[in-house]
Amino acid sequence: MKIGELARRAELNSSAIRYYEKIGLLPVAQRHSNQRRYSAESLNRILLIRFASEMGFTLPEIKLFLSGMKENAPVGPRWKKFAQRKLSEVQETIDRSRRLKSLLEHLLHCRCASLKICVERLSLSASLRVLRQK
Amino acid sequence: MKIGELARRAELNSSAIRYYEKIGLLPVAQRHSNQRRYSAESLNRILLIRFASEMGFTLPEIKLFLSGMKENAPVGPRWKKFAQRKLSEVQETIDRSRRLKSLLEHLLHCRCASLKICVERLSLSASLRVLRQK
DNA sequence: TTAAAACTTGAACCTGACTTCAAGTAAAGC
DNA sequence: GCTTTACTTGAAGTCAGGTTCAAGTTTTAA
Repeated sequence: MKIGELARRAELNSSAIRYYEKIGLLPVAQRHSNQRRYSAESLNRILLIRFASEMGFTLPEIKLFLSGMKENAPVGPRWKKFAQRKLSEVQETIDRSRRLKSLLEHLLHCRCASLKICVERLSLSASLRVLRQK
Repeated sequence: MKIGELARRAELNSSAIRYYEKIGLLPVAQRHSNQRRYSAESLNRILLIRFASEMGFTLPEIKLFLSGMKENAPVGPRWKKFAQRKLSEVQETIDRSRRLKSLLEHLLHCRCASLKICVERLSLSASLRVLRQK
């Protein structure tokens, strides 16, 4: 298939596919009359990229991830380390989001006379303490 | 205090403070010989901004938030709506992160012969289904 | 008093992940 | 054969949230 169809099927822009090729995230595609042709394999790869990227991986990270996947060997230590690091990042995101959630819920449901008073009562120092629990 | 001290105390760069003033997130500071002077009040405001921004609010959002805080009235409906929207965004982040976490944990602990086989077994369609549960 | 440190400004630059543009080539439909 | 649509390229533009630079002014310390 040509780039347009691939783009439609992967639900992203052709320009993004060309960009991925340029930065080496996708292999340089075969050409027919200088137009890129793709296989179902390519679609899978792009879907995986899209998935990872929507999950918050950066493109260099995904490149690393994919490079760890080429081998027919068991999951390597390099990849494991990467996944571990990402895992703790994700955990941090979850924790911070939870703290923000309760803060917002409090601000929404408290009975302070004004938002300003409420925020002052919560006190910045407390908020910042929350913030620092990274 | 001058901008440098404020910056040190708020733990951000002076240039950021000037930037905040420029985009109207901070009021234009009083000058002595053309140098900005700040009060403890300013420090509080900046700490609040920093807190909100590290919590994932955009600067325009924070501007809105702060504008909702000026009044000595109870929390307005505009602000409530904003907080509600932010709350559901935060919930979404938590959910997505949790799904990513279990996916990563699986990839780390499964007994597949290779990462490639494992990912194929999980199957992209399943991953994408997970992804779409927005 | 003089040198260094801190401040001022506007303009340009940075990162990440693309998109848009201009100008040209290829393919598809009638 | 002609027109529209899809593709090609490199270069430049976009967004947020600042940072860095250059060139000048003020403040502070020795």
